[in-house]
Amino acid sequence: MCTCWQIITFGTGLRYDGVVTFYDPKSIEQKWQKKWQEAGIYRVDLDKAKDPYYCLVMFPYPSGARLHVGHWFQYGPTDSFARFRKLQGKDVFFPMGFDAFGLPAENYAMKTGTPPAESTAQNVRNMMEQFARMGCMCDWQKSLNTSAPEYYRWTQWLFLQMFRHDLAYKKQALVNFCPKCQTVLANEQCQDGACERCGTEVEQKPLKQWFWKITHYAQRLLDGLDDLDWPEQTKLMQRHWIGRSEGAIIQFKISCHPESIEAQCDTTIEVFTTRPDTLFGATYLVLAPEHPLLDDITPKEYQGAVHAYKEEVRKKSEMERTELNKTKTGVPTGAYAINPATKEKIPIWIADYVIMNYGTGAVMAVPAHDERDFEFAKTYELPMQKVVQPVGAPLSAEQAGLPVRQGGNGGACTEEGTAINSDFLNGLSTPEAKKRIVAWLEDEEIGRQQINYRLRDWLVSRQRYWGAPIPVVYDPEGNPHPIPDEHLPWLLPTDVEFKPTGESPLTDSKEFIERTEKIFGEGWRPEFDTMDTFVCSSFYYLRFLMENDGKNFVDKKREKKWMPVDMYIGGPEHSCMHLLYARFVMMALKDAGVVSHEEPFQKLFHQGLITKDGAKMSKSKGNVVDPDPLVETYGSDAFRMYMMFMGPYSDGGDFSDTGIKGVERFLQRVWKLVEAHQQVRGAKDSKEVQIKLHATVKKVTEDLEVLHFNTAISALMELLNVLEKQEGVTADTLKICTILLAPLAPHFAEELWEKLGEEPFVFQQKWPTFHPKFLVADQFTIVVQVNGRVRATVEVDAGASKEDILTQAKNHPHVQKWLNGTQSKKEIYVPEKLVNFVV
RNA sequence: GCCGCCGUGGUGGAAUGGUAUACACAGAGGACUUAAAAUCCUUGCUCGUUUAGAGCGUGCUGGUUCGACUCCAGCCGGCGGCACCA
Repeated sequence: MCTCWQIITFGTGLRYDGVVTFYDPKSIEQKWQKKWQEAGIYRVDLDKAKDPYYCLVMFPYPSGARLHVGHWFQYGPTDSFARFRKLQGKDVFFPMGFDAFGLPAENYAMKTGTPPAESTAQNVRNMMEQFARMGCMCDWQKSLNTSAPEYYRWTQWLFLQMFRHDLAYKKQALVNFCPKCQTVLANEQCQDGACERCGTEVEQKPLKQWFWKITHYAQRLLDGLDDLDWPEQTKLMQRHWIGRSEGAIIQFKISCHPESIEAQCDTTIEVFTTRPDTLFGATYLVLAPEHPLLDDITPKEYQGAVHAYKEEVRKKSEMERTELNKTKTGVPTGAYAINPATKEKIPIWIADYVIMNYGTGAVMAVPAHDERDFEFAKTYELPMQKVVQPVGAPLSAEQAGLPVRQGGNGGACTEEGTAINSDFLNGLSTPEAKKRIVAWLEDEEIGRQQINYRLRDWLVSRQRYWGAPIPVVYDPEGNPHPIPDEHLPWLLPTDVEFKPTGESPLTDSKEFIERTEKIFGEGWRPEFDTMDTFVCSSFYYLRFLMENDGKNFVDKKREKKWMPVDMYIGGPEHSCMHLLYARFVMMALKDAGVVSHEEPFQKLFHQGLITKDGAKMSKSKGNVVDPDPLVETYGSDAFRMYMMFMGPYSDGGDFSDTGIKGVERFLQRVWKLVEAHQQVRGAKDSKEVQIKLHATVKKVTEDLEVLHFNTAISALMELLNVLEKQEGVTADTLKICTILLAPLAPHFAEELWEKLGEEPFVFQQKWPTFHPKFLVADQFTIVVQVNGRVRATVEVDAGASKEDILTQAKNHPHVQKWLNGTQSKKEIYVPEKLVNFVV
């Protein structure tokens, strides 16, 4: 620590000559990290805690590189928030673990030959050390690692739960396959038809894969959102992802082709529509090219063309299919259906704009009232029939005609209105018409009301090595059997090549097959696929409560006491993946009687993204900012505080270190203030100090409550600016400042606390409270406006009456000048704030 | 295309409908110093020699209001999500 003789000047206030020290982060930070650890002040007794507060931050992937600015941004402010809650007297549980399964470790293994288990363990150790240097208050005794057998036995146990409750099934399906990662991907992991990880275009491949029935929970996942304290944007994204739509299923009978045999005439095609009220306007049907009834209904002479089209579509990638959405393509099947309402014979087409995965894979086309159908009908000159008159639009000659005649842009009227040309629906409003037609369909037994969801089942199989093996074995006939609990953890074999081939790497393992045969019998084979890493992270918040307990998945009492998580912090990129999966798993566990809560995360906060020169930081772009030199120079406290001061935590922003000096100066000034004022005896707090102090306590408390770190820090800076001007302040004031600062600059505050002659630790103190009586000043500054423009300010005593204030304002020379002797028409008076004369 | 969010000094950013630019950074000027660093003071723009003061200023155009960064309508620009979901 540097000691110098110098004169300190504080603004216009106290001058003090004496020996001073400078705040030196290096020695201080290490000192307190050690003391915190020795005293174990962040340990929480999960069973005895009286006022539990579960603060959780999305756990990191254990990377081999050092912590980057993004890590600091995610974990520094979060730690400050946890500390704030602790100071408020909560029994804060703030655990940290590692989401350790996944591709990077596997790729690293391929490059270096180091087994993933080894490199991961090393990385975890490195990262824990670095988090300690950051000054995080995590309780490392309760850490976890999803790739450890004692963890993944529960990942496997969860799979078996799903299996037992009929929520896991295996089926052959067209799945998203990333040719670079050589594995399948869940729908949520494809973005614009590309792999979410590597950006490679995904292929559609028919494969037999394990799915979890998240669709079974679609409605509950939707309903549950209403009561969650989550960002509205995130709830909206989940609602959209689940994609509920109300409509009807309608059956269309096939019209017999002259050459068709009798059986084919009985075929019916079901369509899903959200506008059953437009049934009278359905002029043709369109099936998805993959529709199973296609071969049954297509007459011989059309089969060539249909097959050619199907082939063409199959070759198109997902990207091409969606990118070329300008002109729609399709071919007629040659078959016809009967519109059950009009009894008219309407053609059946196939087109790739109809998706097999949604609804029934077939639509009734109403070109007059649907954009896509309209476009398609225009291209292929199919008939249109207008059946809805939009509300408020008088029937003009032009509008009365068919939309197709208007040519050019659009033409389909998708708005609701009044039914026309629709027999018994005529004159009904769209909602009424919907009800009426559904009732009619049900009477006729050719349709029913139906709710559809966009959400699809969760594909959990992965053809990769570094994941939890799926706990299933197959008998010699190929039937799947769950592995009994006593064989868990079903260990990941080590005698394998890591190279991905599209085949599961576990197929290589001799040990794996021998183990299976030894336990289950000759000819039995293990499941070679591993689980999606999102499975591992779908329940980790429960496992934190169990300290590597090998007997129970979760303790019911603890779960009841600590769940749901009180504050969950993480990036918005998980809105439709992790956050949806975790909710689904929690619901399934509740139904299985394992947990008592339905929702895992009561409150959610998204921190922003830190970029460099406008781009997301990544190794490949080479724009990753290394925080170490800055931490070395300014200390962890100053660096963390700077990141919080940069802007709103929810915004993130472009990183630059201009400005860290400001935070460093602030800390130095606080340090000096404490040193100098300790020398002043018998100091008293002025009224100004009292007001400012209490206002600051209020502001900092309210801001930290909602993670507005930037404004909390500026409030403390304002307070410092006031304190520096004083001839002296009391030790009590300095102590309150130190506690207010503690969550934001933890090591620094501990040192100040000690400097103030107090016993450690500042984190065992009570958060200060403010008293409204101290927030009221003796005098107010009243702004005086004339016609809304500020012309003067006047100082008035707190007790002054409205009349007094108005008179005082009116008599101000500047105001006089503007009033110019005229009587004001109106006088606005806002107590304690402003007066406005309207002339 | 649809849904949602956001546009404020040279920069990061503050502002329950009530003094726009708090708090910082940078630059400029000044004080201290033999000098430098550190520290402290001043600093939105235009006019006014300085002061007093006046005018202009929150993407653009209007509206509501005594008063609008804030509310409403329309546009322009940026970001995020979804994208043939019938």
